[in-house]
Amino acid sequence: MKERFDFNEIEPKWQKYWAEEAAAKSSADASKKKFYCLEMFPYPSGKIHMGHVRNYAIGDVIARYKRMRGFNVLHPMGWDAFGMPAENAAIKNKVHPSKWTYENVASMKQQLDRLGLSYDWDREVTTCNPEYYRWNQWFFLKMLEKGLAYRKTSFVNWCPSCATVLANEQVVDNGCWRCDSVVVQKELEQWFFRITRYAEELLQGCDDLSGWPERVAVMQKNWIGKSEGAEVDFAIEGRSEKLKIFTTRPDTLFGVTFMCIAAAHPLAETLTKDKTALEVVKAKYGKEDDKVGHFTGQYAINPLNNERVPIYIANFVLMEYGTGAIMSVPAHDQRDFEFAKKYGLPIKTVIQSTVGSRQSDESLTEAFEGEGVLINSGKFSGAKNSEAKGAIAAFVEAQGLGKKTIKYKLRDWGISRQRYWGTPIPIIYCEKCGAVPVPEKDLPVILPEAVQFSGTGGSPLLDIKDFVNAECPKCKVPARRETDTMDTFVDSSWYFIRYCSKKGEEPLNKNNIAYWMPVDQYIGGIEHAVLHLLYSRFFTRCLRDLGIITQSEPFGNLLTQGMVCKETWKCPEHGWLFPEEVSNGQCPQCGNAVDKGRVEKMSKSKKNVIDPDALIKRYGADTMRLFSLFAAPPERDLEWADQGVEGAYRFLHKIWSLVFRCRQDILKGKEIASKNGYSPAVTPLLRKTHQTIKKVTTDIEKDYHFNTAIAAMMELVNEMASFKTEKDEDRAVFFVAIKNLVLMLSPFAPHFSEELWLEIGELPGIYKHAWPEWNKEFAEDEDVELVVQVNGKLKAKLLVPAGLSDEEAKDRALNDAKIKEATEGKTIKKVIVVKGSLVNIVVGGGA
RNA sequence: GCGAGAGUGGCGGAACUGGCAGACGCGCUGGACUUAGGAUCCAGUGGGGAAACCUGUAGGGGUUCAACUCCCCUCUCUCGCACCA
Repeated sequence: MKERFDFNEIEPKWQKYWAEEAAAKSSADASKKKFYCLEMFPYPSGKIHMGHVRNYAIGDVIARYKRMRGFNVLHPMGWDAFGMPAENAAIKNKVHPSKWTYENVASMKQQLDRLGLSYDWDREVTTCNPEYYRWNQWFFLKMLEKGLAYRKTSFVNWCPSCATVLANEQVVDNGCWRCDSVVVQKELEQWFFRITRYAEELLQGCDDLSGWPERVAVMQKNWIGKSEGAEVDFAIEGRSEKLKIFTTRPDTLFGVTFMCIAAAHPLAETLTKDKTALEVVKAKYGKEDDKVGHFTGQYAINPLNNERVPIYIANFVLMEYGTGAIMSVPAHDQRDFEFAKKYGLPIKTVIQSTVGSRQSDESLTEAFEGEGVLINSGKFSGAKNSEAKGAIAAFVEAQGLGKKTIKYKLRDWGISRQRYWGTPIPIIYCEKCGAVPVPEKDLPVILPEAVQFSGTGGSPLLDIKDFVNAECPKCKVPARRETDTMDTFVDSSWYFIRYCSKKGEEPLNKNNIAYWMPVDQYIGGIEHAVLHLLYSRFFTRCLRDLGIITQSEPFGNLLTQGMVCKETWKCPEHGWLFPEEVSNGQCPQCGNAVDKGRVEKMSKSKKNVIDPDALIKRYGADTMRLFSLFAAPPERDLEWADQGVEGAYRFLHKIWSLVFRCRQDILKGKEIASKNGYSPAVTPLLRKTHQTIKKVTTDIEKDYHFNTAIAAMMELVNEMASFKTEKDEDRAVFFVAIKNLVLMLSPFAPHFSEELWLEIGELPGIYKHAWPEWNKEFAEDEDVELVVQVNGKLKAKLLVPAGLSDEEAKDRALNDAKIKEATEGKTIKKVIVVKGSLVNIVVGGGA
């Protein structure tokens, strides 16, 4: 045994061993309880970053731990391999996206293996492989049959920089989620997935996601954005068309004093003569700072009370939501109130608060949006507004004036992308037959390899004659193939189902899927709270309705790990600086003082990234894994500290040198311990060992709090370091302690643990060993510290035998010299005893 | 504005169901070994005080024998939603 552990030697050695032993391979086996542990697969950018290391370290500890607990664990990994960076690289470096991607996959796979991650590579998925994306195409055809995929012309979000459309979910603050360019609206013919058909089910399902962080479920609910209300038709004076509005407040119908329609509303052009004014409103569309309107000169008739109300065109009314027209009730809607005040429109109160004083319409300073009783509302006056909502809506419906309606903010998912590097949409356009699906037998539609990248945007597929020119599957005349490809979120919406079957197995084998699904633990970043996670829930339901899977929810438990952050440095003039550039707090360019910026998510642009490769070279994989798990609980952001890594390394070394120094004692101890069935005398170290097993086990089981689990192991090591092995019995205890420590450490630092496992005389393959159990009796202390307080303040600590009765504890406390002193001359009013831990003596003033 | 989460030493973070605040690590201080230490090991480390002791979990109030923990108010930060009718 070497005096210092050499990770460069032992880590590759055990990686080779695990590969040979097929340590991470798994097979469906109905006789075993399964555990499906999954981390979000990466985009193969070429290099892993700290976020990956953290994500995958968390997943690997869970997978290894569950294996030791006897579960049949599925722990796969793959590549989200389609997407734009490959095309950008092609344009920039003249490399084919395919070559670029596969080379990146190869090098990243090496990096992951170097971390000792226990993946079953027999199930590896690479989404740009035709054997994978053919199923995207197959799902598309199935969804087409069910009316879940359809084509329509619409205004779409267009990113000028990426030269492609974006789904609503991919637009963040009016910018492209990937490159931040300002998104513009463009009219295009697109393919859509009808996710709205599942809106209600997806919403309801949010309440069953008990294993998810609540905020993710809330974000999805917000995104689906359900609101219940009614559509009501208002007549337009002197015209035959009706003005259809949507409202969630039918109870305020009697309070309507004007109407507003969106500038893009189809009636806007016909209702106003003043086109300039219309343009002004249009220009301010969606501007939140102020409300701008234009009176059309036309009036609508309130169907409930026949009142005549003016129609405005207003910038704050959105065409995308509801009907693009609203009824305005300034007394009970703050937005309408502000608009009414600005344009001097009447305000009519129809709900009176049951508390507080009456206010006249004129004296209102803001809209009353609370609960109350209806007034000025015809036969509904006197009713509670909460009840009138339903009653008026029902009345409107019965009178044929409108109908009860439910609206969702969720839009259908536009999947067409004008890009090359994606799944071809299996459609052929025929002059006669229209859009014709490619027959199933012709799948996959292969993405052609030989393409030229102009670099001017637009899909290079348009120039590939062999691809574009196709024959209509129906009528066999020459036709044109669809050149748009699918959004890459389609790829990631079902990859976890593909993992259930190995390479070479039938990809959608129902038995495999039934056995492994759902994912028991999914781990990934919060940034996918709506996008990927919502699409996956939608896809799982589609697959359920196709009879492929029985469950509706793909992910039983979700852990959203925090970001890896680091401090930043910034020069007021020259921007972000690398930490090593900042010497004695000055900017290397101008010499001015630099600001120590905030702790921010690691990113190249902020110059605060740490390269995992360099750290692995310096400290090894086990240290990296250990530190990233120790520095913070998984769901919280982690602040990277180089010195912290050093600490993790020292911890491992401390254990190593303990074994190195005490090896003979340990081996002797093993011999003795094996004679008595590994149950040596109950000494403080044995108690500590069992307490540690208990603590580590419960910390992992409860919320995966690895940081406290590691801290507990550190405590055990500290105790072992000062342990003296004098008798053989001590040696036996020491052996039991080190054995259990190494077992518990093995999911965290697997290479290190395998090596020490050998050194303490065990057989290779610690990963197969059962997780240790603790003995309840041993885990309890013989003596406990009894805290004695006087009036709630700590006065003394007594060492007493465990299981002391309350009466005895009280006696001992009162007889303690310090306590006698503190209570002298005072009246003891009350004594509170907390079993086995604390006595509080309540005393009054002097005697 | 609405919703969620958070605020604890010089730093990252502990603390079960109300019961010793600061586990564990980093950093720092002192010591040992050493030609040397950025290696390793040992000890100390919330603040104030020579000490007894006092004080301390964003701030203020309350409940309780006892509050980081429960209740009320205020402040700050992070995230999500936001003219969605």
